[in-house]
Amino acid sequence: MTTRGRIDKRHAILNAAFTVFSRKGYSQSCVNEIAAEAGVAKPTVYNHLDSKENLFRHAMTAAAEGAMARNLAAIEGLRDAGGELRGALEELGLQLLLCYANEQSWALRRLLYAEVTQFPDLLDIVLGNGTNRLAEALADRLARLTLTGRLRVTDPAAAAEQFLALLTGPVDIRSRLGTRLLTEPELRDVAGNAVSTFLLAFAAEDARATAAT
Amino acid sequence: MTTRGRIDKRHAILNAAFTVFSRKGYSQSCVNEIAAEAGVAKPTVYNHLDSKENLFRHAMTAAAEGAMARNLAAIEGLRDAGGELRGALEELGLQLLLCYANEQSWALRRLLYAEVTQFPDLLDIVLGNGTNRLAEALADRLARLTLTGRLRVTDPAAAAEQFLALLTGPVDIRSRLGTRLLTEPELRDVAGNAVSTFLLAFAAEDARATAAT
DNA sequence: CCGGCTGAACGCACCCGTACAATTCGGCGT
DNA sequence: ACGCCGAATTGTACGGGTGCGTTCAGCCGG
Repeated sequence: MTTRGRIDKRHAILNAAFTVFSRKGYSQSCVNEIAAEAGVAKPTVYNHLDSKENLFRHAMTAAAEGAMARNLAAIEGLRDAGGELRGALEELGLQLLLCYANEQSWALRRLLYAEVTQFPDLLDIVLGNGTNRLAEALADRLARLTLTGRLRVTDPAAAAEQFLALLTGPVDIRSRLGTRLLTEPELRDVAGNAVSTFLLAFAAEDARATAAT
Repeated sequence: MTTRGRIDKRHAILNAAFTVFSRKGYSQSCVNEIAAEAGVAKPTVYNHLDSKENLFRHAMTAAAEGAMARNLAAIEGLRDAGGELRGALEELGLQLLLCYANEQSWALRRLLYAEVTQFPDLLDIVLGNGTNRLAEALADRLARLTLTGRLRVTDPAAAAEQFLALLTGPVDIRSRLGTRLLTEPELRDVAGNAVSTFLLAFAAEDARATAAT
């Protein structure tokens, strides 16, 4: 597959499909519009991807893999936690929120929520096969920080779950489910609040005096 | 359940509309099926509600108002916080999650996420006009608990935001966006975890020894 | 007798997936 | 560097299906 004989129109088609799907939803989007957005004729779309359903699935997987890669990279950035723990966590939170509050990520989650009943397999693709890959990766890092005495968490998985919840929950509301894009200072504020309460709960010794403004 | 006045048919139509919409999504649902589900002829539907769009809006508002009322009642139950603060917060968390993880609430949020770009006004209706009414009501109660010396929160709004995030975030993941219904013990576990870290961060004095399992 | 309800059908529009002939583009031998 | 071949692409049109919103005659209860 992937006929290399010609320019990779498949990529253009998948990108166009995702943008159109994110504008109008799955069933409201028509293949004609996707073809137009990709600058391609409709039969070409069916030449590369068999059906609208497959088109949707592949467009979602492509977008999901990109978003997951960026998120994992942000978490991996915590590996070399420099001197200051709070600063490192705040930076991690900001990076995660920059991925999370992205226009494309909002569209991805909206489409996932909308079609999760019709396409249940999308869950494994978007969240990362099995349970949530982000939480697992973050749990690994929190466990390391606990072993080195920087944190005091008894259940790394639960702590990771809650760290992510403290980040995404407030953003969901403040951003009005993605209809209002947040500025970087707003994201930094949310990340700071999240790290503050996370450290109040899980810091090893404590610098509890330095709460948020 | 047969005709007992016109007002009953309107309720039946709205209920049927919400169940069908939650099964198939907005654009995949056809008015015929809604009419059949309500035990009503299609012209009757258009006699009560002008268009499919209006039908969707009214069905969503009805479901949203019901869910919001139950949530606010749960928060109001915190007004007379008995002797034990942790027990009261855990009970509140469980009640909120019983509302949140309900099948109907999942359907409501899925439809909201799916159609928020096409029907932006649904946001004010579902979240409660203006900003989040739940967070505001909970912030009021947290402020009271701070004044009476049971908690130590500097920003009640942010604390309420985070308490709700600690509840709903883990449930979103564990429930796989509502495709897997959680049992009450599971919800109790999530609520216990949320209250534990919340108290670790915001308890006035502290009973920090009693963390989760 | 009257107003709401019913069942069925209709016009209109939309869209998926495919067929077909004409056309363009990339690769290759020389 | 050049020109040809075959494959990929294009535009258009069609068949099948579906659904919205409406119309209309008949029905039932008060």
